[in-house]
Amino acid sequence: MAETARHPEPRYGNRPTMKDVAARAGVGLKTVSRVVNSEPGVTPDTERRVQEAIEALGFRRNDSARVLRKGRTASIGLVLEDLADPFYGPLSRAVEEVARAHGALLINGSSAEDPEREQELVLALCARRVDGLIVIPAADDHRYLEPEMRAGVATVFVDRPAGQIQADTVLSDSFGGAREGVAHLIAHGHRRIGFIGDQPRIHTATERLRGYHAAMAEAGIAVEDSWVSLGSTDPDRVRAAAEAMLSGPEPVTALFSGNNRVTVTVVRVLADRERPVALVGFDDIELADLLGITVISQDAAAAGRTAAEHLFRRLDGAGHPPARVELPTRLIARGSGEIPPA
Amino acid sequence: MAETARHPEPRYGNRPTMKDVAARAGVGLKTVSRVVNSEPGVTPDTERRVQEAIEALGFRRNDSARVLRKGRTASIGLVLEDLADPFYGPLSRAVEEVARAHGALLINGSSAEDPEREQELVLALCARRVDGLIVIPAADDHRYLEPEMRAGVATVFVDRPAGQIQADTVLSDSFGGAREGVAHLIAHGHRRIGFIGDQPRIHTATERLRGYHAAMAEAGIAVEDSWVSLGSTDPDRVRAAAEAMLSGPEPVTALFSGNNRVTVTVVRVLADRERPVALVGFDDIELADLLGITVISQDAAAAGRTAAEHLFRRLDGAGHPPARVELPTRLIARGSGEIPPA
DNA sequence: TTGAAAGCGCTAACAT
DNA sequence: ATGTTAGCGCTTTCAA
Repeated sequence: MAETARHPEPRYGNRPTMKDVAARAGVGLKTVSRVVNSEPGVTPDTERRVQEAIEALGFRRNDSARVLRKGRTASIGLVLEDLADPFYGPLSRAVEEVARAHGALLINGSSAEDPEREQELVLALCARRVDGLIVIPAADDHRYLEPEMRAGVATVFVDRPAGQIQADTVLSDSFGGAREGVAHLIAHGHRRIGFIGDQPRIHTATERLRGYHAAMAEAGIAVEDSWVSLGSTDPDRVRAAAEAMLSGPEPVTALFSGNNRVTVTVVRVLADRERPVALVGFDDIELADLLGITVISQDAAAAGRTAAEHLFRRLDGAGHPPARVELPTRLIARGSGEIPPA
Repeated sequence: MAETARHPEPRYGNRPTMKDVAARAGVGLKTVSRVVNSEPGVTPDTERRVQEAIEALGFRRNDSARVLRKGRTASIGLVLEDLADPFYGPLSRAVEEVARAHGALLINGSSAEDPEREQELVLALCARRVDGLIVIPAADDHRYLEPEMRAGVATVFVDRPAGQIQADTVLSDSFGGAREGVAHLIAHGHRRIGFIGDQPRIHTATERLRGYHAAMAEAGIAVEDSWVSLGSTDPDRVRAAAEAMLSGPEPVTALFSGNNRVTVTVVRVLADRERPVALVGFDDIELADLLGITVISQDAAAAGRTAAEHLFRRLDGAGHPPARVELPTRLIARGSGEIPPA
């Protein structure tokens, strides 16, 4: 039992290795490797014998060992905020499709919008030697990624830019989209327009706020402090913000909501009220058509696809300088944004 | 250049190894290993020197090599149908949280409801030696998994049962939920009730249909063939099915929809019609509260959490026999299910 | 066409 | 407290 003493816990539940297959088929180790990898130079008869041994033993190649020799894992990592968010599901799915087309697997992780957790996750993925990384950043300093990128981990940032480093980036036109949405409300006669957005440390939140200010400025409207609220997307926070703007002697007559989670809460608040209030939301939402919600739509799947394509282009080849892609948004008028001021 | 000739393509972009760190710090390899893994038996001074070398070199432990020795990858695989489906996002997220609590990463893959693709994905995950597997099956024969499970890959099936093998399974009470939903419609006076569900090869689809038939039988209602339609969840197909049931001399007065995707299309069809038709849908939907859609709700996050907990329990320990868990559903009345017959 | 030997980067076992 | 050696399962190289 010397063997057993050295390996008290059998690895992988004692899986057969190529060596075992070789012994059983009565061939050399390398011949098994050739068969498993469909390399040429094996007679049909030998191949058959090896195949039989593989099936009899239930052999499956250990990719960990393979990776160790080959250097590429054929896997990429995707770090986003929350897979349960309806915006990220389609994005992740699009990344997966591109990865699949390139023969790669996708390792997913959620940062929960926590910079530390993002870093922890990213570094764990690097330790697994993912070939590339797609990151929807929660952090605003990504210098921790520099050694990894130098070591060859292709990295693309999506939805928000990288902090303190140069890297490929795929963004939506948050500024332009918000400006268009707010201008739409202004065009329908509103002047007292509220903005409820995500936390100010999130790039898209401030960009959208900037778009709001731009549209207001272009219309010559002075924005009052009480019309703007940035913070967590927690329903209670959003509800309180909306109700504050809708109360008092001079309530807002329209709201612009900064993302899908804010929008759903705002819609619920407005549903409870009698006085009609106009609303345009950033991000489309399922069934928004039936509820008549006017939105600035961004294509999450396109963002994911674009990012993944950039990633594989970089993996496959040349070292062009970091590119920055900005995807357009689209205003979809469905009624809520066309309500006139009370 | 002999070295270069042997390694024409530098692995991992030439990352430093423990050996490099050891050389730079002037210590032995094992000492570096000790520091990296926070093992005891290193003087503070030595540790500092090693840490410095690690940072100077940008060293990151190669987990592929580690896995090869240790036998566990600290990763699990999740194979589902489509990450972009709002039902699976929360499920995946819940699995990830449990995995994270156990220090494991999650590798995600979508089968696109294709049995071959499911198998391909599952076996690729096994080749990477994931410690465990959570599968929402598209296939109905999982004997291909037997060698893997024997070799120690813990496997849990969710949402639908495994085919032809014994395995841990976490299901929702599709039969009971559908029966309750249909009984609810009957209690509100309906007798001509249509059922539109997913493809009949999907277990949940037939279970829900069975629930429909049970409720109808219990009420002594003879079901007409034209009231039942199973098939793809493609909007065109669902729309056609719904419109057929709502037309003719004796249209149905109520519909039961078999899952979230069917429901959204049915809701759109009903929105275009004048005559009110009652509706109960299986699965909850975002904003269903505002649209007043009565649903049979199942907790996707709970399903994911339960499955992952089973998985890790099995990984951590004893070999109890395969368990089958059935999670309850909950009827949420919001209006659409309480509309009386026309 | 086939196989033996070396070694990928790490950890376990065993010195010192 | 620290280092040396063997070997995880595979691919690469080179020889037969």
